[in-house]
Amino acid sequence: MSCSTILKQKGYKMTPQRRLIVEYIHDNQSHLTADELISFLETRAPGINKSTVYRTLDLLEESGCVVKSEIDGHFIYHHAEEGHHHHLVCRVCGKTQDCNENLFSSVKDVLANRYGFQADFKHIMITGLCSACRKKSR
Amino acid sequence: MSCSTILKQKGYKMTPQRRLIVEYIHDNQSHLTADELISFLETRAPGINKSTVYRTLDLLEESGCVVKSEIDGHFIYHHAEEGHHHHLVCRVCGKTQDCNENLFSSVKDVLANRYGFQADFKHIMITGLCSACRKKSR
DNA sequence: ATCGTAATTGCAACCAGTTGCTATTATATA
DNA sequence: TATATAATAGCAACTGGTTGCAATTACGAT
Repeated sequence: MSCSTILKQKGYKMTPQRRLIVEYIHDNQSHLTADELISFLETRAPGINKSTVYRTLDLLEESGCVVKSEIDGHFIYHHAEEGHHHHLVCRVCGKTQDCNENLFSSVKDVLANRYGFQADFKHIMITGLCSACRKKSR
Repeated sequence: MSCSTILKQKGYKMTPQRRLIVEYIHDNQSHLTADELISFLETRAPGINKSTVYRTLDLLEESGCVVKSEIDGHFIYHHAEEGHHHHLVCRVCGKTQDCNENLFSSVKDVLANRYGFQADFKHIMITGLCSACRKKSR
C-alpha cells in the first residue's frame, strides 16, 4: 500500500507538500536525510518550510511508512518497505554497509526472559571499525 | 588514575573550568547530561560557557575518561570506570534500566566473521517496551 | 619571578531539529 | 458548487550542540 493511501486512511490530508515528500521517498530507495529532502524540495516547491518537512517525516514514521534511525546525533529515514536490516557504520572512514542478518534474535530473547523487556531492534546503527580501516590501523 | 592526571599526561592544561567539570563527574557516579553539568556549573562558576563544557566533555571522551552515548537525538555521558553496561530505554514511559550482561558477544562474532567488522558495543541504548508498559498495553 | 607561547576560554554565529501560534486549505457534507 | 471546520503550513522563536575567532591564561623554560 502506498504511503499516500495509508495517510488518507488515517484521516490525514494530502497536501501538495506531502505529495512531494512522499514522491521523493518512493523514488529514493536508499536512506535519506531531512537535509537531502529539504534541498530537493527547494527546487520543486520553493518556500516550503523545514517544520513541514520534519512534521511530515514524523507523521510517516508514526504511520509506519518510514523508519527513523539516529546516528551521531542526527536522523536518517528509510522507506519502511525496504525490509528490516541493520547498518554497520565505520567510526573511522564513515562508510556504511547494510547487513540483513537476523542478528539480534538471541539478544531479544535474553532481554525478554530476564528483564521482561521487549526490545525494538529495527534498523540499528552499529558503530565500529570496518575491515579496510582495521587493516590500515594494524 | 584520575581524570585530571590523564588530562595532564596527555599535555592538556588544567583550568578551573576543567577542574570543576572533572570534580562533578567524579562525584556523580551515574549518567549525566550536558544540561545537568551546565546548570551545576552556573552555581559554581557563573559565566562558564557551554562550548567550554561540550569541548571538555569531548576531550574527556577522547582521553577515555568518559563514555558518550546518544539516545533520541541527545547525548549522555558516563564515567568510564563504571564498567561497560547497556541501557534498556522504554519508548513509552522513558524509564531506563541498566543491564550488565555480555549480551552482544555472539553478535560481535558474527559481524567479525561475516563482515570483517569490529563492532564497538559499549554502552548501547536499547529502545523498546518495558515490562510495566507491556502489561498496561495488553 | 617573569616571559613566551601554545592551549584554552568566551563569544557570536551557526546547524539540525522542535514548538506554539495564526492564517490558510483540503475535504466532507449539504 | 458552496460552506464549515479540522488539519495543516509557514513563521518565528527556541533547544541542544558545534565552530571560527580574538583575547586570555596555564605552565614550562629562563
